[in-house]
Amino acid sequence: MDAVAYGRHVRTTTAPAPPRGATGCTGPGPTTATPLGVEEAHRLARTLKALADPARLRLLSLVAAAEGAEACVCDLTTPVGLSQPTVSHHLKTLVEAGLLTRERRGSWVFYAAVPGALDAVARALEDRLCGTGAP
Amino acid sequence: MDAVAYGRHVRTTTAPAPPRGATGCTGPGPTTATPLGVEEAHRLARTLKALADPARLRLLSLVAAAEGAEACVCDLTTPVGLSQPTVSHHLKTLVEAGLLTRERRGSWVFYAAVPGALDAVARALEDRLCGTGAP
DNA sequence: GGCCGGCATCGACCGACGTCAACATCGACA
DNA sequence: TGTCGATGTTGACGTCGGTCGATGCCGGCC
Repeated sequence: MDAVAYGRHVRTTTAPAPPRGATGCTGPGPTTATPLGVEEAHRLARTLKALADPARLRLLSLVAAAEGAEACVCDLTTPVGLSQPTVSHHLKTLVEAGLLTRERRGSWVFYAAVPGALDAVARALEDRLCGTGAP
Repeated sequence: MDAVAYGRHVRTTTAPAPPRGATGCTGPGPTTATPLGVEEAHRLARTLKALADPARLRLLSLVAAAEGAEACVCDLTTPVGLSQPTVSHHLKTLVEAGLLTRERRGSWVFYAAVPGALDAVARALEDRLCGTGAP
């Protein structure tokens, strides 16, 4: 038989068998269902939207690479080549997304990366969007 | 002395020693430098921007969870609750981002996840944005 | 050949976002 | 207490992005 049941639209057309075996990610897992509900999609998208900006990505890497894994605004404006209000705005976005922490020390405000936040995003991408969790 | 050199702004203010030890991610790595150049930031941001949308995240999960890890447009419009042109637009965005592949079979167009694409994004987040690669 | 169904493209609308200049705020220091 | 420097906030502007209706293209089917 050629007309395999593709969920719906079963028709006697020439539809060769799909490659199968691959779930989209590396592991050839057994097609475990991954619905990804509406609310979860919105939450993950909000975090990814905070990451989807070159300036914010560079800010994150600058903070992570700084001594003590923290940096103040005056240390970040020059490397990213943006004005201080713009950098402050981006940092606020990252803090609200749960990717950075804000701590005032003296006259300066130090930003530090939240431990495990990026790992959580990376794991969410792999676990929730790939068809399998573990073969 | 206690006024540690925070890169710049060395002043005799009350600046306690930073917590140290944490590079932002899970592993307490030894503060490996992670510059993340301008061009690399733009490329990663472009991919993340393609992911930073609830509709596209749901489309990706629907494709990954479908039989054979592939699905046609007519199978996706109803679950996401969007019009057919909108779904087609999102799918085109995902294809251009290298996250989906497009293949015409008969009257239908099947979309399938690119193996390893999400893993690459997840690894880039961990490797390039965390201060360490391995302790 | 004519018809039909699935899909992509076009044009338009509207909200969200990145950016900056100007101003306000807060803490330190003399 | 007054001044200065570092930072956050506001308002405005231009651009980008998501959504839809209408239309065009392409491949089967009768």
